[in-house]
Order: sequence, then structure tokens, then C-alpha cells
Amino acid sequence: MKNRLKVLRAERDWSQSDLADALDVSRQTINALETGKYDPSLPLAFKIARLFALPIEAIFEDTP
Amino acid sequence: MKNRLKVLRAERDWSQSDLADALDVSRQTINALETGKYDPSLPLAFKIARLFALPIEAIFEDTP
DNA sequence: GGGTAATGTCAAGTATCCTTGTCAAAAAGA
DNA sequence: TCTTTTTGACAAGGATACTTGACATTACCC
Repeated sequence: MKNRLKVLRAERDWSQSDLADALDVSRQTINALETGKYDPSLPLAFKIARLFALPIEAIFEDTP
Repeated sequence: MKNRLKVLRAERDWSQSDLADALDVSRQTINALETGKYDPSLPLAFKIARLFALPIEAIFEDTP
């Protein structure tokens, strides 16, 4: 599943650490999400969507 | 995180087994989701949303 | 009442998500 | 160039998601 985290983060000029802090997860988790190592849990996906004020479907793409 | 699975399923008169088959997961997984044992993974949440033709936010509620 | 379908639940195992800690390489700034 | 920041990556461990198999309870139908 692809995601737009890197772009959304760049638009705000945030580092991976900044985003991790805002979401209360580790920097490694953000890095793993951005580099496609795994998908977030549903609760984390909601947190991300809320932070960026976007629907989940606007951030994560449902294609393998 | 609450969800509307039971209602959506009832609207279609589906058993937990029917839904499990449609989503290609075990019946126990559906039961666990409906009884609040745990939340689905993001990929499964997308599958559920696609099946019911609804946004994820219309099925899962982002409140602990 | 007896039979069958549907639901709830448990246990044990595998897979996935997320953690801390660490290191190396790339990028950015002076 | 030197220094700092940022990113990518790995290992080991804990937490969560999902599996199969089994069993008990409940609901429905005859």
C-alpha cells in the first residue's frame, strides 16, 4: 500500500523526527512507513489523517 | 475504536461467515472485530470499506 | 423436543506493527 | 572542508492482528 507521507511532510517542511513527535511514534516507524516496509495500524492511520486533516483514502492508496 | 460492522452486516442479512468469506478472513476475525477484541489492519480496513462501498471513516470511529 | 445455523470464546501458533538502540551514509550549512 | 542534521537501515524484543481447531451457548426451524 502506497502513501503520501513523504510529500505531505515535505509540504510542511517537517523532518521524519518532527512527524514522529507529532504522531507520538518513533522516527524509525515513520521511516519504515515512508520506505514501504509496512503499513500503519488503523489507529495510527487515523492519527495521521487527523494530523493532516485529510481522509485516510487521500493519504493511503489501496493498491498492492 | 468502534465500528459499524454488525449493522452493515445486518442490513445485508449476512452471517459472520458470509462476511468473513467475502473478505477472505476467518470467521473468528470478524467476530473479534465486532466484539471489539482488536482493530483491523489498514489493508483489511480498506477491503471492508471497498466491500461496503463506504469511506473508512464511515465504518470505523476514531474514538478509543 | 430435536436438529441445524449462528455466535461467542479460548488456546496456541504465525505474521505484522512498533519499540529502543545503534550505526552508516547522504544532505545541508557554515 | 568540517560539522550537524537528516535519512536509511538492522537487530532484538514487546504488542497487536490473524490463523486453525475446538467447544459451548444461543437462535431458529421442523
